[in-house]
Amino acid sequence: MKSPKSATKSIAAAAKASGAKVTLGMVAEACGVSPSTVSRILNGTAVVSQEKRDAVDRAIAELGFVPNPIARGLAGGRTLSAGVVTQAIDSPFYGVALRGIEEELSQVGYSPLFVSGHWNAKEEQRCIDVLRSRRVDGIIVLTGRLSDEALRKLAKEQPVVVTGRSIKAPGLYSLDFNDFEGARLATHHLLSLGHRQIAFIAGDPVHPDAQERLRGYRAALEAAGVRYKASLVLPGKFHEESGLMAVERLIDSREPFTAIFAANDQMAFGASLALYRRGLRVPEDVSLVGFDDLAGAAHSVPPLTTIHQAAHELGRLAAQSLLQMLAGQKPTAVLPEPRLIVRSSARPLQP
Amino acid sequence: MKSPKSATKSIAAAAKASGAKVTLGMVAEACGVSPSTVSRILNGTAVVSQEKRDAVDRAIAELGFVPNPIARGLAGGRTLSAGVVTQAIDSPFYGVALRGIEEELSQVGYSPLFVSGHWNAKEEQRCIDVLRSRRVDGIIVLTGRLSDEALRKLAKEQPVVVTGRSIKAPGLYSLDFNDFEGARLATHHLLSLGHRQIAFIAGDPVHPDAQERLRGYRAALEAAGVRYKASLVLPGKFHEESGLMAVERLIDSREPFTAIFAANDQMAFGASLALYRRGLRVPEDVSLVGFDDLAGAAHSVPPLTTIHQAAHELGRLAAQSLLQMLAGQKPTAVLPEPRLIVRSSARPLQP
DNA sequence: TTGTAAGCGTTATCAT
DNA sequence: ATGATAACGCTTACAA
Repeated sequence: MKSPKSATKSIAAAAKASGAKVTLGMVAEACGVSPSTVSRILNGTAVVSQEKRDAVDRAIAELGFVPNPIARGLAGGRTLSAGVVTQAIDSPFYGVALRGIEEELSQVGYSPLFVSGHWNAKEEQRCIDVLRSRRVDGIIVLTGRLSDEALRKLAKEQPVVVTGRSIKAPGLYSLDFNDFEGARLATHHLLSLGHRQIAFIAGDPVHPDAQERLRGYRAALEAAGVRYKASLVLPGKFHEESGLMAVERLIDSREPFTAIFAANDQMAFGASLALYRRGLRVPEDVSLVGFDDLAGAAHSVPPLTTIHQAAHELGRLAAQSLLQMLAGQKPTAVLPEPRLIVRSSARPLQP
Repeated sequence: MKSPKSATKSIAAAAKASGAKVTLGMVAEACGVSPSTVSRILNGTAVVSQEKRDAVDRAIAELGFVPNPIARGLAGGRTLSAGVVTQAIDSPFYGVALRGIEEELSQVGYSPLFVSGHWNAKEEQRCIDVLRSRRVDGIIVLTGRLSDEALRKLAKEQPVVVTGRSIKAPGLYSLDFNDFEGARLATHHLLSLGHRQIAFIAGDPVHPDAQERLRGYRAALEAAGVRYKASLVLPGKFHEESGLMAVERLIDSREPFTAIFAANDQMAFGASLALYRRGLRVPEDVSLVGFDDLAGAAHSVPPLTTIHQAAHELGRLAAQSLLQMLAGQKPTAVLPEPRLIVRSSARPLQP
């Protein structure tokens, strides 16, 4: 019982036996150095002699020491956690992005703190407050309703990455989708298949993406010399039920159509069901194109032709960008362009 | 500038102007009481005179003070956060449960900390370590692979709620699904519709739920006097693709069948697609029943008859139970029994 | 009922 | 290169 090693061992044994948490101080004591030294080794804050470094590393391993992020946070340093404002934790679209964020963050020891704003600026603000009070090192906002102004203000306190809009400010990085191009692509696909009477199920116009997608639809029509008809544009709310009702209204209106472009997959699913109920087959009677390429789109009946949005990539890039800002670098990531995924729900117009 | 109120106001103004965080100490100072008094009011730890209580409340409101959970946690008390071990943050089934947890927790000021174990005991253990290092007040484990033993050990440190199994231990509360009954219900439904050749797409047998659902299928068959045929049972992996492949194999095997019961909705969707590809219609040629009642089941084509699992309720109850344990009470919540949801994917066997 | 003071586990700022 | 020592913002004995 004379070597430092066995001393460490006995402390380890004691710690384990008592079930007590091992602290940085205990590690320091175990190898006869000051807490500061241990801290420096942990954080690489300063140069420490190889000798002590080894001793500390060993003690950490033997004691099973895990730094306490809570204390770290209090002491003014990092909390190693990033706040993520999403709209609903169970969103089929953003869920994939959350996974991407989690993957990227956990690789470097960061933990995401997810909070849901439910498409409501007030709730989002509350989310932000929760995150701030928890002292997150940075915040990712997935396409919220918060004003650009609020975001800019927030970015003065800590790094912020926001998706779904383009906005430049110090400490703020934005990752924008090209909704316009995606919608243009989808509409163009239907047009190239010979369709001319293409209904559009729009998203809630309070979402900028909904407006952009409508713009893309109109642009494609115009480019093809097809007249825009307001009666072919149905309001929707981005969920299945609204897609279903939109198609019911459309059919009831007796406005002729041969294809439908829904501003997202969920509404496309609803539209598909409405058509089925009315005895209309997809794609034999009506062609259908969605937007988002949700996980379920590939296995719906029929598999849905849609616009792929790189949600997983979005999450990864958002996290990477935040990490870069935290490291004092300037992020440069750009979202991949939307791609048309041709499956089986749209086909050439039969003469 | 003589009344206490205006003094408070000026401090508030200063705080806002400087953008500095308002601390409990500042609140105390602003109304001339000690920090402990403010703390006591905040936590209801002791009786405080109405007079001071009012003053402090006002100061809190005026200064916009928000307690710092980090410091709270360090100070030995609660962190007001609960760890949630899920399998994948974007799981269509558990996502709904996560939402339930979040709702319930946030109502009382708790924040969930979500970590994903990816159906892997080792990763789950790492998740647990992360949660412990973050000093969560309690942990919810959604149907993981962790051994009962590991859970019991964990429960000695802090309250634990686990779903998907039945296990009794101090500090541990379990919320179990009745998978057996659900599967029995589904199979019985098909049986009562006149089907006798009912294929079963099983889940991965390493999941206890998969085994239970197989048991339920067999029990229903037996009760109806229908002989169990191993060739009608196809292995699956709980995801769409495996359901699709199972049906392809089934059809190729030339084993006659008139109905399919899939051990979860995702496999049912895959099965549906396989049938579609082979020119078999649901429900005209083959009846199909799923399990889980995912969000998409109601809007699939045709809408899927399935067993409703109360995922959202599961989340809420798990959170409530944890909160009760945290409050020193004994939880009593029990999951609702599975229910058959009749939609359009199964119909009477045509003679 | 209220205040004082000692932590909680870490990092940061000085010295040395 | 290393070690005291003071924060960080709050809770909680212990006093009064």
